[in-house]
Amino acid sequence: MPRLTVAQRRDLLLQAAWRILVRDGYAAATTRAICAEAGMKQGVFHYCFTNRDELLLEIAAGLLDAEISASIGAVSRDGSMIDAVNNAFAAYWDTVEAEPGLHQVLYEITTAVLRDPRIGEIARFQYGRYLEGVAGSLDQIAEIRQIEWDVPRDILARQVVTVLDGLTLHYLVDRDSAAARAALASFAVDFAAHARDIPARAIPAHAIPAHAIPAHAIPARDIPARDIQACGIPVPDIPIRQIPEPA
Amino acid sequence: MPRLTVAQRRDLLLQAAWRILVRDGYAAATTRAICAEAGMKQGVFHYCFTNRDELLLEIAAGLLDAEISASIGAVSRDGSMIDAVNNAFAAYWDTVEAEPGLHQVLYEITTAVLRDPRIGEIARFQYGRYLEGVAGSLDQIAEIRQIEWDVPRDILARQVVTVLDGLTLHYLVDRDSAAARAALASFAVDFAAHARDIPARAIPAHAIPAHAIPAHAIPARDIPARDIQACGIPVPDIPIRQIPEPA
DNA sequence: ACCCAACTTGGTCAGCCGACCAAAAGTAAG
DNA sequence: CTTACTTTTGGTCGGCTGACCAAGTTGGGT
Repeated sequence: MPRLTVAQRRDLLLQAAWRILVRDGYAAATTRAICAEAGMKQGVFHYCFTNRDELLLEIAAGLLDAEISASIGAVSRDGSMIDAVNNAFAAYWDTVEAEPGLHQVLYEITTAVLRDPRIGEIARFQYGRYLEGVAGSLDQIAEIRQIEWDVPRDILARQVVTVLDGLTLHYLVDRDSAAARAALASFAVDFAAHARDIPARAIPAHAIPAHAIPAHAIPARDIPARDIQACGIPVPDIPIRQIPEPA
Repeated sequence: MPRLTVAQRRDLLLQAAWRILVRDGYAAATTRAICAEAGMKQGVFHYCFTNRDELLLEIAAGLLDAEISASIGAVSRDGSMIDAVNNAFAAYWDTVEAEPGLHQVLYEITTAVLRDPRIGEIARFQYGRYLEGVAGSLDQIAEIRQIEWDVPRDILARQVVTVLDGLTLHYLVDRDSAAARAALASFAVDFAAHARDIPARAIPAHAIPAHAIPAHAIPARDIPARDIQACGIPVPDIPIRQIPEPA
């Protein structure tokens, strides 16, 4: 009833839609439900948006960013690599447990969008950005902690996204927080193991003998010789040191 | 038109529904579409099923099993551990690339079912079975290859499920087969690193000094007892075997 | 031959959906 | 005040959905 501009109403409708999506899911976000949530008559809807799709598109393209970005938390300079990775993961995971509905609707939107060839691009685009964001975080971690990843960053980024996504999905189903956190912690150990210290004096790449380069060229089946030494990593130092030299 | 028993029609309808689900998705599986696919009149539907839900339930509870079970392939006794894990994963992955629609509808059904408190149990149940199956495979691998996992099997199983699920979801979005396989291969390396040879004479856990325990005590307060000893990572086996008997 | 139970058919029903629109109500400029 | 405009209202439209049912059809047992 109060007189508002189109822009204001669009905004209110978007917010209302977002609330419904998170609370009641993708299927519940009808034009009528959205208008009711925003306290408007249904007729208003097509005065502010030409399509229902137009609204959903704007949500998918816009709000998702704000909600999801910075999913990976800050990286500490000190402490063990495992803790650093673990804390970064935990920052994401806290958002999952704090707002499961939000993440649930992301999967719903994703699957819904995948069926629609017209807007399937959106899912691809969002996932691409997601991937880039994580890859950026990996670079950041590498710089802050002066390490290199022993797997190409894009592959590692995909692994991280995979883990966070898969774990979230599983959590939405069984809500087993303890199991999820345990698995996440174990993944953190695995990922931390991909960090290799950068030697103090950097050795120019061409100076490294070919046989020293871990052969983890990306490709499919011939599994990279992820150098098993480098992979060993968080080896508890004390016992190892106690091993007597072989005669 | 041909005269059939109720049981026969139920069967045909289930098959038709399954075809539609895989081909056109969850939302397309209306009673009319299913009957059309089965070449029947729509009125027949409620003569064979009381509900649309009854049919979907039967599908979710029944057919999924057949399609999904044995997702993890056989394990070879020979070759490297990495290859063994990789091959097991590849067996699953081939099904993903062969029938993306099938896996896509599984996510749709999962998310749809999660919104319905009445039948949300189904998703939980299916995921539980999934988890058990993978855990069983892990046991099988451990036995065949005479190794132990340095992470509790249930946690490791969750990690495997997480990886396969997350990777599948990502693949459904961007269809990047090469990237997916590369990530999968990298995961295979990670998982293989959790295998520890069973020493001829096992060293009892209590014999390991406490200070040898790495301090990455998995975060979240209530993390289950992922036995921290066991967690102590992929120490290259040779040196371990060389540990002299305690005096 | 009959009959009854099982099956089939075509149609109907209420409900929800997205979309649309004519007309009323308000508002600002001239 | 009048005009030109934006916004608001209430209602309608066609389409699709799950569900239902009364009347017809068929075929096996008696």
